Amino acid sequence: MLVKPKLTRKQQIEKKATELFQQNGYAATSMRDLARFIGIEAASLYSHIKSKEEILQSICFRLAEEFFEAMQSVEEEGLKPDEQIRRAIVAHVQVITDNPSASAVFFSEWRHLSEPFMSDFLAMRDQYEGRIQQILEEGIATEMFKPMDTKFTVLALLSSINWIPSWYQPDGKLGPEDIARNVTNVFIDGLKVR
Amino acid sequence: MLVKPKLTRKQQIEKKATELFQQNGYAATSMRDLARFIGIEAASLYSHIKSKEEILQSICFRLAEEFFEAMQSVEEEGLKPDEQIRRAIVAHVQVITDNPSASAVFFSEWRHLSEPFMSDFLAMRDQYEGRIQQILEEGIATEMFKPMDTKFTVLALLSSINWIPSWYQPDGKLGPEDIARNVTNVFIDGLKVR
DNA sequence: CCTACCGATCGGTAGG
DNA sequence: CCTACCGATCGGTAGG
Repeated sequence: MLVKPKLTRKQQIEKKATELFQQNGYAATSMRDLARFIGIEAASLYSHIKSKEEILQSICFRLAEEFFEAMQSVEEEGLKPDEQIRRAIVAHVQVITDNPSASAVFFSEWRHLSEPFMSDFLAMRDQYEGRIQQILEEGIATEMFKPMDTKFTVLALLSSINWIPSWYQPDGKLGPEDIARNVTNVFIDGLKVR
Repeated sequence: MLVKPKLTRKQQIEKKATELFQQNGYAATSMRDLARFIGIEAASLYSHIKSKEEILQSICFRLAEEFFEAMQSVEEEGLKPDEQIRRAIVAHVQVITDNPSASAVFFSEWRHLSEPFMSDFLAMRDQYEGRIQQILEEGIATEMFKPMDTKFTVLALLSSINWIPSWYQPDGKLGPEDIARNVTNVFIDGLKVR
């Protein structure tokens, strides 16, 4: 038996907004659409949230936090580069499959953030990519990975993974572990010194 | 000396619309924005185009055609799977780097197409992915590639490449050939039997 | 290609 | 949480 989750109105609103933002995009989702799905009037939404953009901000920064926490705990394991990148991929995939709609919004709707939120967001993203790049560079320095354009590889790796929400089905035959294994299979085996 | 391209008004409109759709998204780009950049009144746009969506359709289906033509000429070379996938990647990257803005729109704004255009678009995309998957499967059958989830690998491969327009700079240090070589380096070396 | 304009819809507020 | 409403803006048309 599934436990029926008791969401506050605010949580209901954010959850449904996340789904609508994913499906139609932020700009093409109206507050009236959202209100209709919740079952209240559009004006009533504003008893729970300050603005449409505030919802987008919540989604983007909550996800950013989750990605950083996952990365943090991987780094604390003190693994060698090859195992560390593997664990980082698993952790990253896990965050996405745990939050498929929010991830999709995170990856493609951040450009609708106003300043200074957009700059903050991009700075966090750069920092995150830098930490992955760091792992690759340590791998090269210790001759576990072959020389490569690490910046490029990080982008290729992340874009592969970040595309997942566009096709991931929680009930599909590929679970989070299968996906992470597929990703590492394709990428790591191509990176390691032979 | 660069030859000054003489664009018709319609071409000017489509070009500027492509840039705006990429930057702000289709839904968040207004015809008044577009007109201002062209230097005419919004109403005057409609002497050259039928509707806002018609522009999006032009972009999406023109790109689809280019991808298919590129794929077609690769297939006609009659290469073995390993060399064929390499050539397919180069050709695909070339289409993207030749049309970075249009590609970005192609990859992320197609969901704003109305029916039946969206269904047509998705059918073409599925067919294209199927042809790449076919190459991978031939590679496995001939034992050039190791066994893998080919559907997944196609998605990972294409999403890596399709992310390119979001960071590609025509004047940057990475040219189309460098990008294609990087992609094949990462992917093919991970796919081949050793 | 412009002026003038249409009905529809947008995010959001006032006041209860 | 609702009714009533705001000013702004949307894609697009009529007529010249």
